[in-house]
Parts: sequence; structure tokens; C-alpha cells
Amino acid sequence: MEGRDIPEEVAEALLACGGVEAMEGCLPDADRLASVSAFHRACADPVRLKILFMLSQQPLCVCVIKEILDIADSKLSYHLNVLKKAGLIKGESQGNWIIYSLTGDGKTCIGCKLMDG
Amino acid sequence: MEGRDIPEEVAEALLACGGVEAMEGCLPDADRLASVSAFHRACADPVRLKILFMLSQQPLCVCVIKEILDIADSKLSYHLNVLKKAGLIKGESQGNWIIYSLTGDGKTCIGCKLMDG
DNA sequence: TTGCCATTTCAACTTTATTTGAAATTCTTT
DNA sequence: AAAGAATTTCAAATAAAGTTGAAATGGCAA
Repeated sequence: MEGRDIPEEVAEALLACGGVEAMEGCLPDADRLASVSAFHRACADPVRLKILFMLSQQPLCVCVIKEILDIADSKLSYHLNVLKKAGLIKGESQGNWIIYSLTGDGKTCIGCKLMDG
Repeated sequence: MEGRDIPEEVAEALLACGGVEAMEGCLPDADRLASVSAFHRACADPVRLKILFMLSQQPLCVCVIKEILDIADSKLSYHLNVLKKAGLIKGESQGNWIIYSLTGDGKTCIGCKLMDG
């Protein structure tokens, strides 16, 4: 593994940390990678980020979110569902309305400095 | 704006924080939303996450990354480019090789607890 | 029950992202 | 200059994500 045709600089550092095998071993397992990437995918859209920011101020019903974002019902519903499936928001029925709010994960996420640009 | 047909709970909280207008005003501007969502999109793939994790250990040339990930050259190149365009990694030519490493943003990103699942 | 309102669901469609294999580029060695 | 290695680029194909408008659902009030 180490007597290979790669830059010395890389070869040395690689050797020092245990070689290719060690590098493979330190990667998160497939489940974790899937869940981290799914989380990022959920945040990878401006509409969804807006929703997260709004809900970080206070819980809101769909109709208010819709008024602020000014998008079609079905589109909003789609994005709410993406966030819900990602575990970042939850919706609670209240009569005719559904009030959405951040979950614990959603709060962690919105509070992270990666969300500031 | 406030004499509307929405849940009391929501209406009150909304009023307390300045109404729909205030809520609109506190959202990040379009540029910022675009850049945050672009960042998340770059992280929204297991292959790219693996690359980020590997580079957080040490800089690596493409051939070593390829050996660890065991994917086609062009596919790897595609993902490296996505990360590079997102500003998370940079590549430096060294003779026949290109050695990739994390940028400052890349380090911030990989160090964030959102990356732990 | 009838009708209305808030929201979701559905299927068709459009757009964007990813994969693939072949060809091109760039540097190095002979 | 020719040959070889590492990497990228390209275009065609596939897959996944997002959008749209219409129809369905479920609660509520008359």
C-alpha cells in the first residue's frame, strides 16, 4: 500500500496516520453518512431555509408561512414535508390549522454557525 | 394583517414580534440564502462527505482518494469539483498530481457538530 | 348534512444533479 | 519528440428533485 506512486508528502502523512486502511477505517459508516447527507439535502434550498428561519422565531401555521413566502399551497406543502421527513420540523393539528415548529434537531441546526453564510 | 383568520396562539406571538412584516424583515437576504443553501447542497452526498472527512485527516492526491473510495476517475473528479466550487476544498498541482486539502470554510464545516449525524 | 376552509396528495411535467465511458489536457520521463 | 501517468472535460444517458394545478381529505360551523 505504501510503496506506491504518490507524492512523498502524501505518502509520509498517510504512513504516519496508518495508511489507506486506517483512513478507510476512520470514515463514518454508511448509515451515518446517509443521515448527515440527508440532513444537508433538506437544508439545500432557499425556501426551506426561510421556513427554518421563520420557525426559529416562533411556531407558525401553514397559512401564515404561505403569506410570508408567497408561494403555492402545494409547493409549500412539499417543502414542509421535506423538512418534516428530515426531522427538522413537526406539525401539530389545531382544529382546521396545522401549526409547525422546529424540533430539537431543527433548533440545533438553525443555531449552528454554518447557517450564517 | 392581524385581524386575520389564524390560530390565536400564532396571532399573539406574531403580534408580539412585530407581525408578518417583521417576520419578513428578519429573513436573510436572497444572496445569503443562496450561499447557505449552496453550501448544504455540496454536503448533501455521501461521497462528498467521505472526501471531506478524509481531507480533514490530511491533504490527499486524487489517486489516493480514488483508491479509498473505489469509484471511477470522472465521477471522483465531478465530486471534487462540486466541493471546490462550493469553496470547501482546494487543489494544488504538484507535478503530475493534484493534492487536495480543506479550505478554511471546509475546516469550519467538518468541525461543526452538524456533521456528526 | 351541507358547504367551507386549511392543508395535503397526486400525477404529469420541468429542471437539476449524477453517472458513464471516451477523449482531451498537462506534466514527466525517456 | 514520443510515450505514459494523473487528472479533467465532454456529451449522452439516467436518476432525482422540484413545480404545477387539480382533486382529495378532514375539521368546523351553519
